[in-house]
Amino acid sequence: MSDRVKRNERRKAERPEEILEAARQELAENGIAGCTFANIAARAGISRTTIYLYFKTKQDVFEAVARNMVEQTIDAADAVIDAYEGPVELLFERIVEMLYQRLVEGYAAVILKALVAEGQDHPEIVRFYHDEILSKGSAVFKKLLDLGVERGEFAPFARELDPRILVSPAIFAALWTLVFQPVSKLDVASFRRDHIQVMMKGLKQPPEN
Amino acid sequence: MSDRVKRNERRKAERPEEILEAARQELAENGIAGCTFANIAARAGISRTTIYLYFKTKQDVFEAVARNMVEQTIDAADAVIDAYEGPVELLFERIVEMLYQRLVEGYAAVILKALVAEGQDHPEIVRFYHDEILSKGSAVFKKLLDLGVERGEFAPFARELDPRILVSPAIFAALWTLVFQPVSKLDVASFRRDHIQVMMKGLKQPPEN
DNA sequence: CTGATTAATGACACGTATGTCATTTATTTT
DNA sequence: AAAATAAATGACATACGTGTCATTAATCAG
Repeated sequence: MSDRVKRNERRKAERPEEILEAARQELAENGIAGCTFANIAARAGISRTTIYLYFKTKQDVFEAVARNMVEQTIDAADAVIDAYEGPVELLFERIVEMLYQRLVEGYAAVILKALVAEGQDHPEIVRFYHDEILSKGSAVFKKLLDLGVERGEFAPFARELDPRILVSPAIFAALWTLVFQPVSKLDVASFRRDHIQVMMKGLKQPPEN
Repeated sequence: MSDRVKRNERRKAERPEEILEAARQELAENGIAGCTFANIAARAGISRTTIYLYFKTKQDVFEAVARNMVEQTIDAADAVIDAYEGPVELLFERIVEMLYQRLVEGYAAVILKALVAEGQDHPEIVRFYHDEILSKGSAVFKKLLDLGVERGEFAPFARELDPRILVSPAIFAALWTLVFQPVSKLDVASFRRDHIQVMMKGLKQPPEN
């Protein structure tokens, strides 16, 4: 055991990140109930009270985890949108696939779960999520719809559509996986194909004749 | 105060139902965290320990609440399906509207929330819900899809479609309302119209020419 | 090498929830 | 009306989670 970590080691700079990473893992594996300071500390290899040196309260930790995890996703989506130049249909497909990757296969759904479960007790986090994340997400899909209509790929009514309709199945898939994974697995790839197929058929401009 | 309830009154027969009703209200108003035996008892007007005379554990109460709330919904849906004889499109519309009523405007979503939040800790409830409720719900929509294809109203690919796609937006709306109600209200009626419109357009057999 | 700084810790105080059990008391039986 | 039954209760034991604070000990400055 020559490479064991020194006990009581001082690492002021690295600690916050380590704590957040531990919190995220704990959240993913043991859920919100298991996400206690004691568990986080144990996972991070520090003592429970050390966390208080870097975060005032448990809510601070949650908020930091949420912020951290989400900013990556938004940035990634924006990058794809801005770079893309092909037909809107394919862009839609790519964005939806990204959504599934992050949400269903990655662990972003954990935040979703936390919001549903404990949102009532943390109105500030709920507001943060709504204003910073979801509004931007909706805007992305709204832009997608407008673009599709402008180019004649989508039927005109798509302009008036609530863009959240488009992402609903992905949210559903993420939650289903979280909750019913042990009972019955969801074939994500197949589900995603169905999702895209129905939505695209529902949006497309019917061929003229 | 001549109509005040007698203290320590004995009502063996009525107690379980009263307890469940109190638990459901507490769940709806204060969330899972607030749904403690103390709160349930206070709301039901009995002492906390009385609950233990009728339910062994907290999980028993949860399961009973879930069972109770769901059986009504399934029965109602089945009744509508069996009675209906018109075009599938309208039947689909009616069923979706029922779903929104129960899930978004009623308090059935509370169970959804509980599943997402605490499912990890209650695998029996998760299994019960999957087997008894969701599978039946899926079957209903599957039947709807098959019927639509048989009658030529829906395109053939609808047979292969995962029926859960169709209900996803309703689930989304229910959760959105639960979580983001205070921050930004969802116009349920409008959202539901969009839901139905896109899905129907996505399913319909394109007119022949 | 010695003392100062402060990251890290363990002990403590507090609050809250669950579940058990002896006791109280409303209701029923005789 | 008195005794028996059992519904309802309050006190108790236990467990766990948060947050504070004095103490310990790793690191740095002189």
